[in-house]
Amino acid sequence: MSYTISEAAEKVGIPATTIRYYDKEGLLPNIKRKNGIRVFEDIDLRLMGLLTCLKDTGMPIKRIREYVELTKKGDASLQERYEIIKAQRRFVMDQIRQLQFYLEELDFKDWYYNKALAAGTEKAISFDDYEKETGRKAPDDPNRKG
Amino acid sequence: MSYTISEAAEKVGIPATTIRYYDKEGLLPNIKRKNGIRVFEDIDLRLMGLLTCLKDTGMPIKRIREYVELTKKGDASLQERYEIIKAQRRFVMDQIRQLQFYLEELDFKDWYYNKALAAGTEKAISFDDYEKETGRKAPDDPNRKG
DNA sequence: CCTTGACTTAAAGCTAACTTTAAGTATTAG
DNA sequence: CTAATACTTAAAGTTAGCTTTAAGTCAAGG
Repeated sequence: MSYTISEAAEKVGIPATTIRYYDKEGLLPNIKRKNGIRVFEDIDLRLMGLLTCLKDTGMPIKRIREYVELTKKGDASLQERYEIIKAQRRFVMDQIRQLQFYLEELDFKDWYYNKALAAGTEKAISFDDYEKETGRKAPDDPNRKG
Repeated sequence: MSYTISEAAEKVGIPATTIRYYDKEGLLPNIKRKNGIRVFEDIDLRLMGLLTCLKDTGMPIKRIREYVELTKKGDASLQERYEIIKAQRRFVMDQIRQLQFYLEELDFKDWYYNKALAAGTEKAISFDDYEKETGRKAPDDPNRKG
């Protein structure tokens, strides 16, 4: 299947203007043209899926371009591309861990406001109760160690 | 305990310049001054911990300021603050889910490059093998449904 | 007393990742 | 044939979140 830029935009969920920008930035190698107009194939859409993955997990466009450039070199760049993917994979795992940590902080705040709303006031909410009730340490407990 | 801005910066892991910027943006209400110089207390550091949580989970500074403003209103704003926290909590859970989805895409790529390096070439790697070997769908499998 | 270093401010500058604008070309429907 | 629509380009503009700069104040140590 072939697609115009607006069809591709619809499919991958990226505005056409942004796709042109990515193309200009060298993120979309070898997009075909017909009368100067871009023609997208399924393989291009699949690559854009990977670009979205890398971009949304925090890889800068510069680095994505490096990855795309390596891809053009074929099998000679397999190891280098593998290293990039492995690094990004570790990076994403770290992000998930970090978000889970922040989620605990928000869990505490959720508990806190629940308690405060029940009491009608946030004065005299005991941080110790959080541990007693949930078995978890209050993340911003003034008495927390470390 | 009291701290200078550079001690506070060290403690919370935010540059002093950025702390001044946050203060200017209204994210740090009622920081004490002594001869015009900011004096940080433990309670301020704890608030900065929450700010870091909100900021790093994607809340814009504008919105953080709204939250901080509400805090100043005391118990009258408990419900509103609770809504903000609940929304951010859901937002973080969505982010984690999204990252786990992207991680699967990277898991596939990891498998792919492993296989390609073993074979010496990425020509003729079967996407079907990924499902056979791991029981998972290849995220950018050209034959994938949906 | 004088220098050093930490602090102060307002304002300008920076970077990434778009987004918009302006001007033009090509295809299609009536 | 004409008008609408979809596309093209280069370049300027936007936004968030800092970061740097310039000019100055203040307290402590030698």
